[in-house]
Amino acid sequence: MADADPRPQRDAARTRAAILHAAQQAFSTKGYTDTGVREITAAAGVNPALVSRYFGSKEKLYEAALSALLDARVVLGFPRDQFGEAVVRMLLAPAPQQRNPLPMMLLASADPTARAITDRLLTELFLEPLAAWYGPVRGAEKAACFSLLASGLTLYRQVYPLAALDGALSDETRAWLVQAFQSLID
Amino acid sequence: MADADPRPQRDAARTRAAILHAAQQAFSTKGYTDTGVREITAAAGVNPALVSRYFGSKEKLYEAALSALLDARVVLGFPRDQFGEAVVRMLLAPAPQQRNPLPMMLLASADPTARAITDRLLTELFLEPLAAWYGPVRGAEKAACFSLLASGLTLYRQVYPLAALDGALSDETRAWLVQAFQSLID
DNA sequence: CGCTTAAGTAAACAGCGGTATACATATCAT
DNA sequence: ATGATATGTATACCGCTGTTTACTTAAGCG
Repeated sequence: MADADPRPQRDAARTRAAILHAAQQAFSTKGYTDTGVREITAAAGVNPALVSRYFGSKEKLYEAALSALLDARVVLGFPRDQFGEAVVRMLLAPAPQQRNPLPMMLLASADPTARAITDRLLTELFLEPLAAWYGPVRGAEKAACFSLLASGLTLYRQVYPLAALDGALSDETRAWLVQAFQSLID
Repeated sequence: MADADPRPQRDAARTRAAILHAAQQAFSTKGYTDTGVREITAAAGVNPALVSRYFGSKEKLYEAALSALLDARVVLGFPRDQFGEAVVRMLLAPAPQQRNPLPMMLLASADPTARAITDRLLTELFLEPLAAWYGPVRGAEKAACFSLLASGLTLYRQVYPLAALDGALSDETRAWLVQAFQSLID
């Protein structure tokens, strides 16, 4: 037998992280309203009451789960002359789905509370930095068009899988996507 | 005073239609799970029990509401050489929101039952006819890309309004959209 | 008119949701 | 070791949801 695990059985930080991770997974799959607190905590192997203890409420847990995932920096680092190619490669990568904030955002559009939170976080953490990156001329519109494309693609590949977009895309379709993203810059 | 309304106070067809209309409106705004039967029937001015009588269940009501809205023919009639322009004009029109099935579909992605219904109806009533219209070479992929663009645009204009896409778009952004749709054909 | 039937209502049921309370136990400094 | 405290659990509460049941009333035909 291996040595006993030296870590204590009770670890607040670890438990909190487990809940957060389970919440991201569940919210990304079933949305805000259709995900229950009992379901999240069962996946994390803990008691439902711990959501209130560590996050205050289901709503606050959602906010924490989404903001931990939203980060515009991945996109801002791409080279401008090959921006479309880089973005498409990222979006089409055999993605660790649980690390992609888009499904969560797309699925959370229904409930008013979740919608308000999502709207605020999307704007602050993603759209505004991206708009600044695009520059002063129509930067906000370009950022919105970027989100539009990325969300649509993610919607029909991860959230709502369409057979036609499953697996590897044809070269032509891939080129169409690259061109659409790139022409936002040129 | 005007003459009394000759229509009877009780009219099954009219009541059923009122429920259906209220359901389309509510589902398009708050999604499947977050819309209650009581809420729908209150908007229609009738008793909640009538949903069971006229549609069987909330789930069946959702199916009826969505399928009454889904119709690929509006797109199939557009001229191919000005397809992008026609589509964008349609999507950007000061739309009677309640007649657009897209918000309903986008918001219903969460609940498993609603998702299954939406998936089936979208494929049968829209994607397959559109794929046939595009033709045998990558028709299905093209139809999926069309949905991707249209859904993304609708998402950030009607479901999840972004300030940058509000109202009239700039000529450049509009041209970008037209080009994206048109290049699916050329 | 009278009376059968369709149309609509009111109320309750059973289940589930998020959350708060009261309780148990592992951890760690003293 | 031992007690104080952080950590985790069990359970109950209350409000809401879709649906069913029993009942009421309008419509329309003979």
